Amino acid sequence: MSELFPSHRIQVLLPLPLSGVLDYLCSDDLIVKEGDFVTVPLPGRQLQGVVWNTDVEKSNVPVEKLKHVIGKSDLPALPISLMKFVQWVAHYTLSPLGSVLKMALSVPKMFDKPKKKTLYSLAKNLPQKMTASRQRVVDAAISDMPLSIKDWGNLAAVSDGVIRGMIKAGMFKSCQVFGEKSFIDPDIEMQRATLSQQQFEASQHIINRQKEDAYKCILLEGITGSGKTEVYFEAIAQALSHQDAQVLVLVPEIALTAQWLDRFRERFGTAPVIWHSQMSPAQRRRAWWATIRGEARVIVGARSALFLPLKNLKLLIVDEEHSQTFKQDEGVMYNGRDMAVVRAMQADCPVVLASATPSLETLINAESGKYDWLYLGERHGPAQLPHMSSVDLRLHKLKAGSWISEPLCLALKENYARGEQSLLYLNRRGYAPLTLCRTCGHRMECPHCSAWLVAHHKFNRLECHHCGFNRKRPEKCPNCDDHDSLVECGPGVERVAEEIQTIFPDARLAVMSSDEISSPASLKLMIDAIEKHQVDFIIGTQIVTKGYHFPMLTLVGVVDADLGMSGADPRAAERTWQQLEQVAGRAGRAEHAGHVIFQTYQPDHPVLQALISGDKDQFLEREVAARETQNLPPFGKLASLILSGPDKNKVINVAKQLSKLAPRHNDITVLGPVPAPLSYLRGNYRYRFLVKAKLSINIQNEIRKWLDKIASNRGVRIQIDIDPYSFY
DNA sequence: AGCACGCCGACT
DNA sequence: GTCGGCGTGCTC
Repeated sequence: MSELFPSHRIQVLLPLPLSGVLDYLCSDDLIVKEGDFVTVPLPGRQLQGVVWNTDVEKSNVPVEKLKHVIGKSDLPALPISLMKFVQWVAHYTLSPLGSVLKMALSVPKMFDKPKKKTLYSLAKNLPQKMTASRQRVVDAAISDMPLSIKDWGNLAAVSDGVIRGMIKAGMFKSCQVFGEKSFIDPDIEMQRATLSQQQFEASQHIINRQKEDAYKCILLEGITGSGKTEVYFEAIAQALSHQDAQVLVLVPEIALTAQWLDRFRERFGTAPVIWHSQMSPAQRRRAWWATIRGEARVIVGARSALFLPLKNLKLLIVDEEHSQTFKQDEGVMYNGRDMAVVRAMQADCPVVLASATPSLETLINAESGKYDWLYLGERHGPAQLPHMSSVDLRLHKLKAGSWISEPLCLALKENYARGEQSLLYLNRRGYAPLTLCRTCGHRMECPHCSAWLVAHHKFNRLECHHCGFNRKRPEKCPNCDDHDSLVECGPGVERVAEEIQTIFPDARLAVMSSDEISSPASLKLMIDAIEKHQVDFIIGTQIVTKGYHFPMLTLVGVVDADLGMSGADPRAAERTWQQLEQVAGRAGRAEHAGHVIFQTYQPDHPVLQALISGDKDQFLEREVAARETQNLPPFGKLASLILSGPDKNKVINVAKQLSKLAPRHNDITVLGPVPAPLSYLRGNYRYRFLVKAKLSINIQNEIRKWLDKIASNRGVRIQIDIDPYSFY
């Protein structure tokens, strides 16, 4: 068929880990433009790809090799803005272009026709016998709009059976519809918030920037409860007043945003479109189609929502911008917060970075004037911040098997006696981080990683938190077979909960960790119980730092404030500070300030000093200075290279080769190779290089040139992480 | 990502 | 002799 017409050459990008496009012949009668979805042949199969280039000037691929495009999909074309973004991310992260496209097309059944559905509307004449329930259905009908059986049932508050019976009796007429239910547009007038003067000014600032139709990054800083959300809700409302405008809100963990969604619904009368990786294929499909058709007006999602086919992005919000969760540490390694800034830049719209504890990078950019800086609440002077103090564990020694010091215990008792809620924070899941044999000293370790197995009493298992390996808790030592010789060392939240229950036998506890909270529903249940004061003690991991406000909570005990401050990670101090500041922010209510107690072996550590004195500026200045002298981001560029493979010698060999060929340049420093902090992970040995460079250096090009120099390295994977966050 | 090609061990 | 294991390499 296609041979009847002359053809021209086009380039198609496929969602495969290929570094570039593939050339195909396109019959001249098939009109394709950039962004169109086409079906192309690949040996043994057919695949859907995106037309990347229709105007091919030069190409190395001889015509004889080219195959014909099979057909064009009637899907709307991928927006050019998304193609630009995909290109940019691939280049920046040194990832294959096709891999990045794959992230944008990770929508199962994307190309399927929407399922056919049968909808029903009331028949004009209703001769059949009526019952009370049937009358309710007739009365409930608002318009002629056809509805599904389920919707009729909900509308009239009757069971499906009633509707089915009425259909059988001929009281409905049916029609077949393609496609899924569309999303309801947010109503920008639904319930305008009453803003304080400060909030009003902040929202006006964003609105004015929004009206400029140009890129600008705005830091919106404000402590928990200062009303950041209300401020950007008004900016969203303003953006939505433009026809077809779309707004994207990135949140760290969509599963934990039930409270946020409630507020959105109150403000705009409907739920936003939601996007995250745990959605069902049908839900994803519906959200993706609504986005590419422009029907989705406000989308709230995890970092992967950046790759949605937005047509007309007018405002981007990154909530809790400091969150580590925005960094993807697998596959295409990108930082959602940074890429959001790029996306906004490409879309010529403002991006708002909101946080109570902004990341150092963002603060530096705000201070230098690169970003606008909005502040809610009192930055200087005493606000109603909780009172903070530390317990020096060198003076107040912990009893064996106990993790609550005397002073903290006393404070908990007083608080409990007053009938107020307390929170114990420990960022460690499970019961104990280490199980060892008293007789032979054997440690229970993961067979696939260089890590200890964490004891979980809840599941009666030992679990590796890095690869998920788990086994039953053994009764005797697997090494020396001695019975009753295994001891559990160190605390996890389960163990702290056990201790609290021993101290307060009648108290009601809630353990908040990802082991206890598996779904938004179970989270909501727990939060409701806490808000209704059916809980006296909350024992929680990092999950409690995610922006909840518990109005009855007046005391926070940080079980181990030193956790996470060791190691060579240059971001450790900043991260610990953010975490502890966020936890501390849970304490107290409007009427009287709460109390926070840090248990620590190093009360003089700058992080704790900053928290207790409330002088965070001095601490941040120190951190900024440290970054500057070390040429770390944002003063310099940083990348990490992780070599991994099951054969340790092969990995070391490749590392040695790379070491010899490392770029030699005054403005580039290559550190390593050293065993990566997790030197054995999921059955792979890991070695790491760190590349530090001055800002003037194109670090991507240097790394590409470097890696091109080495011969094929079978059995060894090289992962490149630009701007690494986690050093594990 | 798939799929073919290819080179070694255990089978009717 | 062949069937099939999955390691390696290519896809316009």
